[in-house]
Amino acid sequence: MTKVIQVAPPRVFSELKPWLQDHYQDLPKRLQSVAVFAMHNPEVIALNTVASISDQVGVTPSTMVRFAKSIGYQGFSDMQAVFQESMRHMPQPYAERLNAMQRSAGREQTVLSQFTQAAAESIARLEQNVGEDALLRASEQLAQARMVYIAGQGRAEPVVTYLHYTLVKLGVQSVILSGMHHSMADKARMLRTDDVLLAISFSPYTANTRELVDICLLNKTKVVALTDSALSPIARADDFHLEVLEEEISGFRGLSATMCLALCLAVETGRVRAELDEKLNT
Amino acid sequence: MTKVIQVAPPRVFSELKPWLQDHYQDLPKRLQSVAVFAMHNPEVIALNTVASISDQVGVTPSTMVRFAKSIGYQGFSDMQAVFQESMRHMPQPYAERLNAMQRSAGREQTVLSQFTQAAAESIARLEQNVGEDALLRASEQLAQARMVYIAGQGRAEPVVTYLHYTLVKLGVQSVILSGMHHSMADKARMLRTDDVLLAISFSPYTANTRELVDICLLNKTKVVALTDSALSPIARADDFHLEVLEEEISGFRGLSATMCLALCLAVETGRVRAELDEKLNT
DNA sequence: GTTTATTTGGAATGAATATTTCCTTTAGGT
DNA sequence: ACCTAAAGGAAATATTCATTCCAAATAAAC
Repeated sequence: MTKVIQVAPPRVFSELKPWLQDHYQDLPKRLQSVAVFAMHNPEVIALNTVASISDQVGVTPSTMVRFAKSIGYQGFSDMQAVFQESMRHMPQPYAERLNAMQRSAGREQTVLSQFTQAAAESIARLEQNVGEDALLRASEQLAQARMVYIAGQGRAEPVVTYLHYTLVKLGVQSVILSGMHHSMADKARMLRTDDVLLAISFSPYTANTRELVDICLLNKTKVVALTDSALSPIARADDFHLEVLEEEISGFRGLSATMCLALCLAVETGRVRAELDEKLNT
Repeated sequence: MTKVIQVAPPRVFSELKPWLQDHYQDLPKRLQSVAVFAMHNPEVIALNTVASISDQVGVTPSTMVRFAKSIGYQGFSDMQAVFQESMRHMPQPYAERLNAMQRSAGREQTVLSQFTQAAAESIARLEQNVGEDALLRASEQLAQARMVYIAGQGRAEPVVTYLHYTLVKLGVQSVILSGMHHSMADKARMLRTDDVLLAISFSPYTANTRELVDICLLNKTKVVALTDSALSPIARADDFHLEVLEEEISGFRGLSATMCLALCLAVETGRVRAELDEKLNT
């Protein structure tokens, strides 16, 4: 018989969380899978049936029941009730939200709510301002490249890292140019006409990145730019550029919308690249 | 036989609402009761059984089924699925936005809208799930540190870069540990008890970061963790950790919410640090 | 290497639940 | 007041679903 915890199980979701944290290590393998899934997708547990959930987790229905029992619940349904209860209160029925807003409206909003709001607005604007076609054209350029060189400094550097990471994972050859300790001239020599420079730069535009773009334009090397304004010095009429403007909160600009756009660009590039490879093989 | 509407019933909640408004007058008395109740308590419809709901409304179970069928659904369960779906995207303030998206995009969602939606949801969840106090406590730890060592690999690396960039700009001494080409033992030797390790790691958790955290816990060095689940091996009961979970779209997880949280953490740390410095000077 | 205890998957079971059917009630028209 | 048609309620039925049980697989102990 499976060991069953005798003490009363958590009746609210917020208590269940630390419980799993404590006992996670001692759980059997499959039960661990369930635990991770449950913490990541509580709403799926709340809404779906055992069969459908166990399918998504990749275990058998019995394992779901065992999981619930191992925590101390009478069965799966008993545990599900706790997840459901947590859902009822989660989306605070407006009243609470408005209260919070008003409370903070007069005085100061919490740091978190200020920045999340700014991020959400930036993302909303991103969706409106960036055309699907612009994204597609930029992706096509990158997909056709022999090699993608990525450049960017300062606040753009995390974006560079992320793009490189994602592109590589998608099978698109790319190198971080800003990481290399070469002179600008050396870097320029590396770039061939069938390569593409992916330049990321925000105001105040760093001289280095700007210079690289200029060199590429002279060499007739294609440039895809990710920047915060069409007026940016790295956005030229004849290249492919994407714009993303982050909302500013007391002098700080986030990167939420930028990261979102970066992911879109990478994924779309991967897709186009896969299409091209297929055509080549037939 | 009851009159049954032949056209396809609304598949999303936002379309169901106006439908009921239009047809409300033509509905039988009991069906009107159900309609009113359903619009006022959608989450009850989503979560409970026919018997329990009909009880709350004050009608018989059969009436619930009739109601669903009169709209055009196959049965109650079919209708319930629509109510459940509407709950998944609840994390409220952006619910309207999401609905609008569904309506305008209609059939085919663009890559961009898919990812912006995922990002917006992740950020909404972030705001609900992270407590202001947790953020403050983590910030205090970082602010009191002699030196902040930042570690993280893979998908976490952009976050590391960003945190380092922002903290330095805010006058908080910090170093990127993952960037150094030292052995784990050397890195461990660097950490003193008045330092703090800021560890960022997402599933699948990399062994390196995990190891570092373990060493720090042995050395009694404080650890602040930024991760995607309370079950993460780098989130221990005795340290200060922040959770952020990114919505997944066809296998890809973004970094929008994570970056937002990172900025909050950095800014808050800067603020606390400034307060501490002031006290020291008086 | 063999034995013992855990863990896991899959079919069988039984409870819970939605749905249908049939009958009663109500309301509108002549 | 009577007839007809729609609406509503209650119980029977059919389906879905959670749960249990047992055998196979796996890991642990000797």
